[in-house]
Amino acid sequence: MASLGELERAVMDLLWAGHEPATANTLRDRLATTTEANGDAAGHEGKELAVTTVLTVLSRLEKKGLVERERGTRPHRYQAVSSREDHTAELMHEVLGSAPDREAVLARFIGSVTDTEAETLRKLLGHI
Amino acid sequence: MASLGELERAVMDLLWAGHEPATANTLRDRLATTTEANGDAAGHEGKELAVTTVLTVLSRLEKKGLVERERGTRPHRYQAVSSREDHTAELMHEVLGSAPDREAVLARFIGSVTDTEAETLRKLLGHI
DNA sequence: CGCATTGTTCTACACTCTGTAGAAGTCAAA
DNA sequence: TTTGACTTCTACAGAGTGTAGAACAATGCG
Repeated sequence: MASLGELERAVMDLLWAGHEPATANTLRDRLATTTEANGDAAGHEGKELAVTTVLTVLSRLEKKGLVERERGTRPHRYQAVSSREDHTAELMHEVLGSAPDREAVLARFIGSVTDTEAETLRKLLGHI
Repeated sequence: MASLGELERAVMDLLWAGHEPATANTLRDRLATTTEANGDAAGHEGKELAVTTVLTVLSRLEKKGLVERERGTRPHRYQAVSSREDHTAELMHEVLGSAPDREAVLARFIGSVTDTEAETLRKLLGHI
């Protein structure tokens, strides 16, 4: 279970960006300003959403296990369960695992990795 | 654009398994027998689907660019556009690219790779 | 050639997921 | 206790997916 909708993704991006836990209101404001002053580019929003909308999304993300909230404080504070990097790496593993011949997939994967990344990988594999 | 439904996935698996192009009827039969004699396990089907169902799914997969069909022959013959390995590797790249700090993701990724896989990677990176 | 058979496309519907938010309920401070 | 901030419930529309009947096309047989 993985895939996120556009807004869900945008919210996760915000949570991952500012590593502090954030309230629904904060997030709503940030959503409104994110990629502000972009003609349209790749960016998403620029629109004022209702707080309830953000809360709904946060609840769904919580249910998916991507977000957790501090219920103690009055405006609940939300934060990502794992870092973007961890999450992404985990996703990659999930994808990798979806094929029977993992080694073959890795071969193709490595085949189309940039030079820099190949270098990184070599380094990482070196001291294991 | 990536994610597949359960049935779509099952069909792709069949197309990837027997590398020959297959007809909708063949696929329907295979879907009925796939993981036959499984109490319920992880497997999917065991159910006789209508051929039209399979055709619909195939059309959708075609639209997604995952499948192509020979229109010449009377029972159209369908096949996967790219191998499971290529497809999966591409997906992995997509996921990797979804994070800003690819190197960091790779670090986490490598961190949780099996020994065998690490060995494979070393070999692959060696002769690049 | 006309018809039966086999195969393909169109249309449709139910269900889930996602975006979106109002209505209703809760809690704490003044 | 009333009010204002906050949360939860409920709802709905639109996309994607599973599922298939109805309608349309081609192809071989008599």
